Amino acid sequence: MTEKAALPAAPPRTRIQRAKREAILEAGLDVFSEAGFRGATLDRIAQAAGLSKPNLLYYYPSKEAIHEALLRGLLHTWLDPLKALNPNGEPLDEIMTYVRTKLRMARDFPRESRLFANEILQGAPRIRPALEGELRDLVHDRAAVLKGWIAEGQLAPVDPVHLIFSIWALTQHYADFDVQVRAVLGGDTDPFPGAEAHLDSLFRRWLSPEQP
Amino acid sequence: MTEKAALPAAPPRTRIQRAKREAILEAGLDVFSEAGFRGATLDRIAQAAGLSKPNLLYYYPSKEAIHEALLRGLLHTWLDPLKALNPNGEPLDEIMTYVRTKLRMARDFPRESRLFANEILQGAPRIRPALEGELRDLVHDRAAVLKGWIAEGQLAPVDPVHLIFSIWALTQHYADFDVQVRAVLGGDTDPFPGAEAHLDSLFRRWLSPEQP
DNA sequence: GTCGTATTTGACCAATCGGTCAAATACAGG
DNA sequence: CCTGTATTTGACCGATTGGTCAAATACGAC
Repeated sequence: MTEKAALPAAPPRTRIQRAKREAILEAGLDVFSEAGFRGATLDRIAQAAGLSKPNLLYYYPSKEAIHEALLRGLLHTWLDPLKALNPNGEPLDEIMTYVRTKLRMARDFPRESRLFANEILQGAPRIRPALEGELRDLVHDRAAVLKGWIAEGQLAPVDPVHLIFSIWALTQHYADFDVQVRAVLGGDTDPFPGAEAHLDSLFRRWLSPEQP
Repeated sequence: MTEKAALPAAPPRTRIQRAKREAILEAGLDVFSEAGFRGATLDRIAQAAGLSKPNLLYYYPSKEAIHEALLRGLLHTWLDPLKALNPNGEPLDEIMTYVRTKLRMARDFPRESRLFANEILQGAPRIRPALEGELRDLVHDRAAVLKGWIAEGQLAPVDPVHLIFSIWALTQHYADFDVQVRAVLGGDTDPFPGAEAHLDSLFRRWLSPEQP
């Protein structure tokens, strides 16, 4: 004997569940990133996922649950490139790789970036703990690596934490403010080739250690 | 004989109208910047302004109208510092002044910054024309000035339009992502002194022309 | 005070929203 | 085919929301 409609908890069992859940997350990403949490409606998400509203709520118990699932998955994706920064690598190369990766994520996953930006803008009501925990710890860990490089004279002297903020700001700007960037450049210009060259030159000039 | 309740159109006549309208805009800024357009409710705005909802709608005919009035006023405030960039000034000083001004606006008017960010994030449905008109024109005009300075060797060679994007991104980040910045720095640290020193050093190193 | 206008409000409305429920339908294993 | 479970849906609900309206109240000029 089982309880009513016992929703599988952790890993979706049937392949139809996996498929529908994925479709819902995809649709949710579309709608949440475009309209924000309150601006998104279950009807729109359901329609985008090709489901009826009650059917959608059969897979996720609430609007909150969809949003939370998206954010949970997002944080890892977002932090991975910073984790990949290699303390034993060539300092400037490591940073340039990080910058390039983040810029490409802004280009290829703008919805994820905007979803994240929306959440932070509203005061991060749902992921504040993760920011003050995981994110904070990781940033300070990598900041220590940067500090070491600076001490060894392999990198120009900068505040490592603010350096990381700067990388985030400069790359995510091209996803979050895409409309503005394109409005200024003119509708038919792809901003990203220019942005990549620009940021490449910026960080190289800024961070190269002085020649003695 | 007058029509029903003829709302004064352009300049509010009585001083009570001026006061109430200002209170509404102030309250609207509070609520819209914190919750986004759809997340904001007339009831919350009315309460924050100390008015009843119908009374609020006596001064502004709709939620849209309040939002629009805020955005209209905002654009000028936002563009003024860029307008103030003086073609006859010392290049590096002019740019550093612009950066400092923008950073202080991020510190002193974070609600305005977030209101703007919200609008852009949602695809700028209400100010796209201004972006493609006024904003675009001003940016290209100032970019031409920067280009001149570069040609004269008074500034390191950079893409002037992307340079302006970079200034926006780096400064507004401290307003729009305030929660994240503070989470990483630790709750009781004021980010702005550090940010100012950081950006000062960044732009100075980056933009100083090479010594021949 | 009085009178015309500006201001304020309680009551109300239609639409939308997140979510429920019971009943219908698809489907898999025997 | 049968049976039990997983899936799907139309109808519905209470709460919230943006906005209306007619009536009440404050206010300024005379």
